[in-house]
Formats: sequence, C-alpha cells, structure tokens
Amino acid sequence: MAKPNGVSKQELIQYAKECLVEKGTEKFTLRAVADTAGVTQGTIYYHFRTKEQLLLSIVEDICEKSWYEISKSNTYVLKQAIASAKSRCSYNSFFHQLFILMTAASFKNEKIRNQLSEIMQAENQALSENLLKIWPASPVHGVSMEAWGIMFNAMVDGLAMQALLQKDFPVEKVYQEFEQIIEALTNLSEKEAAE
Amino acid sequence: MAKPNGVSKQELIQYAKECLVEKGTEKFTLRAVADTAGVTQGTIYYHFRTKEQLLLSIVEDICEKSWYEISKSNTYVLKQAIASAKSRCSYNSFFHQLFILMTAASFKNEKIRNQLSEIMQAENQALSENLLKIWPASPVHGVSMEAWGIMFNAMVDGLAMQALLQKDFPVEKVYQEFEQIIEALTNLSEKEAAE
Amino acid sequence: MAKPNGVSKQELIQYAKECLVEKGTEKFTLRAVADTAGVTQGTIYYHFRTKEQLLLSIVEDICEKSWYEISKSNTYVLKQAIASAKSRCSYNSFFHQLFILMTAASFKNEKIRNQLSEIMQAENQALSENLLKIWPASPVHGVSMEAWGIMFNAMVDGLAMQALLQKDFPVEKVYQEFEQIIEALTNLSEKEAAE
Amino acid sequence: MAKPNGVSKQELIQYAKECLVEKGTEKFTLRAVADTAGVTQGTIYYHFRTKEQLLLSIVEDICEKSWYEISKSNTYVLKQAIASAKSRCSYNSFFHQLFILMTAASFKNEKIRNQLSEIMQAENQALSENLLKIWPASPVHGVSMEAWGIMFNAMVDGLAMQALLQKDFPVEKVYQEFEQIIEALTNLSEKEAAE
DNA sequence: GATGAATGAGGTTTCATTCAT
DNA sequence: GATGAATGAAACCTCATTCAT
Repeated sequence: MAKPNGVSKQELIQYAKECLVEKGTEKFTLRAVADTAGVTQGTIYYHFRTKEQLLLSIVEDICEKSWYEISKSNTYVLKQAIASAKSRCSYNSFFHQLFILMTAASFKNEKIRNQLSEIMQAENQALSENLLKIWPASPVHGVSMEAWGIMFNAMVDGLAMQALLQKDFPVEKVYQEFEQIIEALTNLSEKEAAE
Repeated sequence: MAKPNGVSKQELIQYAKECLVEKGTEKFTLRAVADTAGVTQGTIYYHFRTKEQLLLSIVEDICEKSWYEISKSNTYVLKQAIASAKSRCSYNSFFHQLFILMTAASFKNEKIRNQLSEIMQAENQALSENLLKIWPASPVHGVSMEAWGIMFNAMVDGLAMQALLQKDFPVEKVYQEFEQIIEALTNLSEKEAAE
Repeated sequence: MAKPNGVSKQELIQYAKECLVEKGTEKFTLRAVADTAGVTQGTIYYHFRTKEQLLLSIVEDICEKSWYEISKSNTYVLKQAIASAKSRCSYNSFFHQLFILMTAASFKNEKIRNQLSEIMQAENQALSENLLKIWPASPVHGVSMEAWGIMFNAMVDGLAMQALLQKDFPVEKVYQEFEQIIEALTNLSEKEAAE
Repeated sequence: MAKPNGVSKQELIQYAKECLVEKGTEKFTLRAVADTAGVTQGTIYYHFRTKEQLLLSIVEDICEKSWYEISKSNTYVLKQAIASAKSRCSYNSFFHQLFILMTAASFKNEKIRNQLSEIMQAENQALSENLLKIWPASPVHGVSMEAWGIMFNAMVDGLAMQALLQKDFPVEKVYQEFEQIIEALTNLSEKEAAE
C-alpha cells in the first residue's frame, strides 16, 4: 500500500551483500534480500529490474569501494597495504567471501567478470606503484615491477582463500613471515641498485 | 566396466563435474546432469541420495585426484610442480574453475570445506617438502619451510584466479618471472646455508 | 489543447490503442501505456480509475469513430464503403486488429460486448440503407435488405480476419471479384424489380 | 508425491481449451488449467515446457480436429457444411470463441498465426471443391471458384463473430436467407453453364 | 536396477493499484 | 494535477525429490 519508507538503492545493495555472504550463492534469494531490508519483493524490482541487475550493482559497489581504497593507497605505504590485506584475511572474512562468490558467479557472466577483472588489474598496478616507492630497483634482475605487483596481489588472494577454507589457518604467523620476506627483498633491491 | 545400458557412479561424477563448470553453480541442476549423462533424474537418485551427496562426491573426486598428484610430487621436483600449476592456470581452466566453485559452495557446507581444507594443507606440505630438496636452508632467515609452502601455494591459486578473470592475462610471462624469483631465492638459500 | 507538460485523456487513449495493437493483449500493461505516453503510471490513474476503465474508453473511442463513419455512409454509396473496407483489410491493419482484440476481450466483459454489438448493428443497418439506394429490390426473393446488410458486413469482417492471418492474402483480387458479384446482384435486383 | 494419476497430454489440452474459453485470455492461467485438470502446476510443466507450448498444442489440436472435418467435407455436400457452420455459430459458441481468442493471440505469435492460416486456407479450398460439386459453373462470370470459397468462409466467420457479440442475433433467420441466396446462385450457375 | 510422471515448495518476475508528497 | 516509490497478490517457472511401475 505504497508507503515510501525511504530505503535507498544504496541501502538495498548493502542488505543484498550481507544476504549474499550470509546465505551463500545458493540461498541468495530476492525474498531474503527483501526480508532483510524490510521491504517487499516488488520494491526490489522497482529499483533493480532483474536479479542480475542487483548482482551487477553489488559488483559495482565492491569495485567503487575498492577504487576508493586504491586511490588512497598511493599515499600509504606497502606495510599498511599488507596490514589491510591481513585484516581482510580471516576465516569468515566478509570481503573475500564476497569476492570469491562473485568470481564464481563471473564464470558465467561476462559483465561481472569484466568488472572484477578491471578492479583486479587496478589493484595490481597500485601495488606496483607502492613497491616502486620502497624499492629503488627490482630485487631480482629480470623481474618487472609489474610482475611483482601481480604476484603480491595473487598471494594476498591465495592466502585469503586458504584462510577461508581452514578455520585455524595461522594468519598472524604467515603474515609476519611474509613481511620478513619483503624486508629481505628490500635489502636485495638496495644491493641491486648499488651495482 | 560400464554396464550394458547403465552408467557407473564414477561416470556420473565426471558428467556432473562437466555440468558444473559448463553451466555454473546457478544452472547446475540434476536434470542437467541427467541430460548430459543421457539418463533420467531417477537414475541419479539411485546412485546419490541427494544433490548434496553428489556435490560431496565431486569434491571427493577432486581430492582423490589431487592426492595422487601430491603423492607423485614427492618425487618430482619444484620446477615440474610449477609447470603443472601453470598448465592449469589459463583462462577457462577446468580445474581451477571447479575449485573456486567448490570453495564458494564450501562457505555454507562444512563437509565440503573440511575436505577442501585438508587437500590444501596436504598440498602446502608437499610443496614444503619439495622446497627442502632444492633449498639447503630457508632463503630468508626466520621464515619456516612450512610458510614457504603455504605462500607458494597461495600464489599459484591467486595467479589462477587472476587468469580466470582476465582473458589476456600474461600467464607465460608471469610464470617465467616467477621462476626467476625462485632461482634467486635458491641462490639466497645457498648463501644462507654457507653462513 | 494539451496542457503544458500534461497529456490529455484523448491522447492517452490514442497511446493506449497503439500499445494494445503493438504489444498484444498479453503485454498490454499500464506501464507500457505510461512509457509510450511518456508519463508515469500514476498519471494514468489520474485519468482512468482502473485498467478496465481505460479499455472501455478505448472501445468507446472506436465506436465514436465508427459512428462518424456511419453517419457519413448515408451519403456515400456502396462502392465507397467497400473501398474503405478494403483499405482497412490488409495484413497488419490497425483497425481490425484492434477490433478483434476487443472482441476477444468482450467475451468476458459485458460492457465491452454491448458496445461492440451496438456499433456492429449500426453498421449493419447503415449498409442495408446503402443497398436500398442502389437496389430497387432485393436481388433474391425472400431475402430481406436487413439480411443483406448483415451478410455484407460479416463478409467484410471475415475477409479482414483472413487477411490478418495470412500474409499473402490476395486482398486486391478478392475485393475485385466481390465487386463483380455486387454488380451481378444489382442486375438481378433490377430484374426482380421489373417483375 | 508422485502418484501417476494418468492425466494424459491430450486430456490436459482438453482441459486447457475449456479453461481458455471459460476464463478468457486474460485469466487463462496455468494454475487454472492445473486446478481444472486436478493436477499440480508442475505436472503441466512436465508435459509442456512453457505456457506458449501449451497454447501451441491447443492450436495444433484445433487444427487436427479441423483437418478431420475437412477431410470428411469432400464427401458431404454444401448444405451439410452450412448446417455445421450454423451449429457452431451461436452466442457462446465454444469453437468460434476459441478461434477468435487464438486469432487475437496470433497477432503476436507467428507460430500460432501460421498454423491458423494454414487451416483457414485448407477450409477455403475444401469449400471451393464442395461448390464445384453443386455448381456446373461460377454463378458470376469472372469470379473464380477459389474466390467463392474464400468469401463463403469469410461470411461464416463474420456471422459467427456477430453472433458472439450479439445475444439475440437471429442465427436461424440469417442462415435461412443465406441458403436462399445459395439457391439463387445455383440457378444462376446453371444458366451460366447453359450459355 | 532404472524409469519417468508427478509433486510441492519456493524461486523470479509482473502488474494493477495506492498514497505520501 | 501529477508523480513515482512501494505494495501484494498472483503469474510463470524451476527443481530436488518421491514412488509406482
């Protein structure tokens, strides 16, 4: 009976994201989103014309958020980036669960795939640029900064995946050792530069 | 050992895996599996009591296959392991798509998660052992061999994820540079050992 | 006399008619009408209280138009009436499509049915009167002028139906032969009258 | 819970036809058909994969029935054909209501349209052949037998439409006068042939 | 052992309609 | 006078599951 109860599109997306992670792809139904948001299914259809549109909006939202993070990343240094990655890397991490769910969905949805791909490449590049700030040269001769960015990012995602699968995954320990490796690489870099 | 007009359990699993990757989680229906296998839905129910059972069988199958690979890995050396990882790391890679789909499913299914987790830890360990064969000592002081195994594995998965998302991901180039890093680490390891 | 940014009732009816023929009964939704008219659904409700009211207005509109035609028909002769019928009798004819759609709707809506019935009877009568002008007597003994009107009208509608169903229906040829029959009947009429 | 209760596809079509005429296009829902047939909606979907398929099956059924009638028509004579037409031409006539509903649906569905068109042409031809049996020559010079078939058929449909719209349409009277016209035309035909 | 017709719960989607603004 | 966000009922459709055969 048409009371404008002021649930904005953005809020709906937030509710949808929560639903998605809470219920998993399988049980991610529009009814669930509607119930969570306290509106009727019709309302969802008024804002997003299909379920796919809602999913795409979720990806867009993730991407926008990520862009914001990335745009900040030029100023903060690698250590902070890693700290941030670690914080998102825990059993039940909202962000990575969402990302993997979306990756799974992307296999059959090019639009989703393209958007995720874009954000991933942007993250790779942001990482490369950060590395440039602390490394005068590539620590290993023949390995481009671009590649370092790709690999660091890959490792962050890979560790997150392991953490999501394994309840007692030693996040603390692994990240600590990871930072030691970075330190060692930084030393190598300086030696390389000296030559 | 297929029966005259029948389909063996193992064959059904194979068909199911194909369906899953071909159709995606969303459209992975028992009817689709039945159609692909050329049997009726009833037949599937004869072999698996529920859809979940079928899914679990798929994970088990993946794991068995992986165990076999791992058991071999004790004998083959790191380079071959990486070559194998690379070969599975391409846009549309069947194996990694399946693995990510299963990971996504695992978030809401503890049995699946436990199995995937086990296999992942086994792989981590196999990698550690392989590294021990070529590294006399850890290349970086304070980083355990265990951690190196975890991180290498993480990177392989992370790279696969990027490759699945990005059509023109430079697999060749990245893996080549990855191998250069390993070489450099091997040198470092030798220096460490010499001290 | 359209208001600045508004849409008059008459215009809405016109848009609705177009929608109905363009989209068919199935997809004839108030949203479609609103979109076509460039207004919102609310606006339609301002002018028509229900969808049924809009439908009825469409029938009324058709009928009014038809009354106008009929009122003219007393002056123009049969040949012109037939030419007019022929022109409306082509594959994709707007008018007859609308009429048949309305007839289909009328089966479950007495108001619509009554209005369509009235206009049909008026057309029958108008045809009879026209025939009286060119026929001194009924060409066939025992057949009333009223019946001739009914039958001529029936044939015009029946031919239209065939033309709507069959893409390559030979409208030209059939109408030409129809006129020859009328001529023959006119001769008969004169003979009858002479007796 | 899966009791085969033996509702055949053919029976479902019959129930669907009844529903269609009883409820009209608008209210022709699969639930209604299911309820009428005493099965669940799922059953309908087991037999017909979509609503459109069910509609098409209805048309096919009408057409098959009509083919049967037509195949008989080569033997029975015109008078009987007209008697049959008259019997189907009454207020609430099941057959013609169905036919007009389908014609309305056909405007937006080429498959339906093509099938209806075919049956109509077959009927036209069957009528022509029947006329040949009682008319030694065309009653009006220059009017082909083919055209007579088309026009007779058109008139039968047109009269049915009027009868469906008008409760007190004088079917008896009109058909009686129609037969008189045929008689007159038969006389004309004989005169023509004599020349 | 295998089938396939049938189910029923629940999914996505549509749409006439309402009402605060 | 006009809007458009919101509704809720009901539409079409899917699918895991059952069971007589």
